[in-house]
Amino acid sequence: MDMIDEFRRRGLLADATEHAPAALNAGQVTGYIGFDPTASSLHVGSLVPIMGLVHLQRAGHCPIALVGGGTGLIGDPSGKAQERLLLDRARAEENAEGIRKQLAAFLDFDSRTNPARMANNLEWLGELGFVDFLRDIGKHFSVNAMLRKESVRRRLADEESGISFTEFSYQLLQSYDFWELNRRYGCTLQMGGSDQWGNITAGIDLVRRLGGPRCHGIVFPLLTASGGAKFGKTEEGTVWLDPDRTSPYRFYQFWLNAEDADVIRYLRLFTLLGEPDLAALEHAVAESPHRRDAQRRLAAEVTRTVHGTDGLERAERASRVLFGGSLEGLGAADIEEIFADVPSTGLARSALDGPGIELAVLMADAGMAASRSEARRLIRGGGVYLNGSRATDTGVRVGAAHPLHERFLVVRVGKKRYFLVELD
RNA sequence: GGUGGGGUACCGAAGCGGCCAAACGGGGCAGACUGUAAAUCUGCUGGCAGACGCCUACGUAGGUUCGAAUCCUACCCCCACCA
Repeated sequence: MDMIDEFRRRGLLADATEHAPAALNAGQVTGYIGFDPTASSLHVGSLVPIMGLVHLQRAGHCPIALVGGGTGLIGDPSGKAQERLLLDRARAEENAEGIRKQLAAFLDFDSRTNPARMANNLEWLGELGFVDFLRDIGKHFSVNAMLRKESVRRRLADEESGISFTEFSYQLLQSYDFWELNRRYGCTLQMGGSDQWGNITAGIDLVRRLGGPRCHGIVFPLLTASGGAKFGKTEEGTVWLDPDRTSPYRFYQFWLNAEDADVIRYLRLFTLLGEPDLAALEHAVAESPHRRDAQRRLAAEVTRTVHGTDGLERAERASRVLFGGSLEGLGAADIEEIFADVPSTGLARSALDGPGIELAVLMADAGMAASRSEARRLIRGGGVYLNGSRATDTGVRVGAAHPLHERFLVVRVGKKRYFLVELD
């Protein structure tokens, strides 16, 4: 199978070095992508490079996921307008460990022929002596060339933020990673987002200067939603792969809400569905868009990969109940399970005594609205539902008669945002 | 260093003594329509009360005035031109 063609067909290819296609067709190649451990979890924006490694492995090559435990200590200036905050060493290692686990859901580490591999550049960067580094690596870099890099130029032009020596050196370290991976594992390919092009080619040059083999680079396009919005952000913030940060239910909902204009493109990028399936789904979007078949498939595929069959089933079940039928007839156990992934708060039972508590106050206290005023605005606008029925005026109070099964209050804001209040 | 222009809510941008919690546009949220889509239309978009009202907010700190985003002084920052 021609991997470059596969990339191109799926919209994963922004650019590649001249000899990359030939090298990939000539035999097994080991390639890597670096993941930046600024946070302890990857988010959906990282899925493009992850899928890059998945396709690499499926084509019979060996993928390496490099977790930047060392470079995370430094910070890449690419695409950043300001000097980054530095991570301390313990945090960087902790984050690297979290990312390692998430990647394991996508890649096969036990293959006999072409297993995936994890690497952490802290292994070599941590040991690196400054003088040795300058002598062996630094001498191969021309400051003139480094200064010409777009990412560096932009920061130099901005008198305000400038660029520190530390960040300026980032491209040396990333290049050095490539060299180390080549030495240790015979890695001859680096992939990454298109903003990484400069760093990747610098690495290729370094390996060549140090007497290594010809290496190659492939970069992915930057991903946007069709509205021009940032991909992977919702009102709730970043969509993470970590179920403790973004529940499987919300993760599933994120994909289900993909626009018609984006959904086929996303299916191509984020799932392994083949052309016949894609064509059928594209047809479904055109013919009967209200069924959302493509969105459902997208959500199911990605959620299953990241959160497993269990996570997917819970998310689908919760979605059916929350957007399908009514809350009536649900047992206490059902409610508990369905809302397990939905934001929830506790409330003292005594708050409902006597006249009860004003709904707006409850909402603000539970974090459903930023303030009481905002909660009242939402109610006035008709956007708040208590146990499935619309709150009609701002004076609504919640009393002892409201709780379902004497334990639960279900508050909904807008069409999609649910909150569960459990009485203690 | 000099001269001129400017710093207004999430962003852009009006206002230039009271009618300013601040026009307008964007963004965001909610409603209607739909398909948990897009487009469109409507409403809302500082806080506490929600009846009046009170508090905080137009770079920072003072001042003038019954009253300041608006006038004065100092300071900080940005931009343009000159050196």
